Amino acid sequence: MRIITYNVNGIRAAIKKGFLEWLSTNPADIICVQEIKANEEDVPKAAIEATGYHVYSYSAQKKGYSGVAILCRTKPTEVIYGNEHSQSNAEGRLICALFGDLYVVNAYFPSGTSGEERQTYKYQWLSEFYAYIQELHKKHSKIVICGDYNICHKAIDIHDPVRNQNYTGFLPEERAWMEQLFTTGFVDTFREFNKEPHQYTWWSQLGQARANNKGWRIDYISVSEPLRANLRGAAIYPTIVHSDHCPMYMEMEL
DNA sequence: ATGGTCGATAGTCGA
Repeated sequence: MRIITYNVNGIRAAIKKGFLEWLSTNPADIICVQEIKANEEDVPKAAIEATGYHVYSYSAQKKGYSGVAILCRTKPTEVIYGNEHSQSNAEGRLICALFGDLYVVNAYFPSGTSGEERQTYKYQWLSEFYAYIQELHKKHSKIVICGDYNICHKAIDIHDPVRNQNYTGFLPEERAWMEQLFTTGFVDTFREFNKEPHQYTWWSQLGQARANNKGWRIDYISVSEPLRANLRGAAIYPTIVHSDHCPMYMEMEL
């Protein structure tokens, strides 16, 4: 089974750049998409379904903002919209789907680039999400967490760790959260297969960041420890350009 | 230290 995570930076904008043609090549069984930037009624579901994927989306209350979707070749057993234990589902950042005993989480973590208030929201969200995952772990052993985490884990995951050490997305507290995740039952699938530097999933749209590969690895597919032995591969697709992010995939045998 | 770019929207805001 192949799973992809992809922040499309506006699903309608991505479609104008060839997203549907790419979907038609059947890139994965399950594709977790973030930042659809579309209301429920503005998601081009029929066009996506025509490529062979079922579509389940969860939009923000604010029009054109945030939003996540799961695209899959076979129908899930169940779809879970948002976090039922949370008061903060307004931004459409979480959608999950069960495929038999496999629990797929699709999360769009908040960004902290718009100031202190959003950074505080990000920390609260991180705390709540971690509690959610721990709770989930009690009931499910096979969990996949796809998403735009908006955090680089280590210095190897960012083009300039020194200049960005006090910048949101690479703050010590955020990196500690990632370290906590990866030391309490979850595996960074990409690093199971690739230990090389300069491997990124997002580049600023300012300047020539992408052309110069001045990027950040902020998109991840994590799996619960019992799935580690099932992993067969994971990689980034840096040449796919429907968005300022690129997709990454994970392959496992079930 | 500053400005540079997008997407979605109709304000600029958020990334």
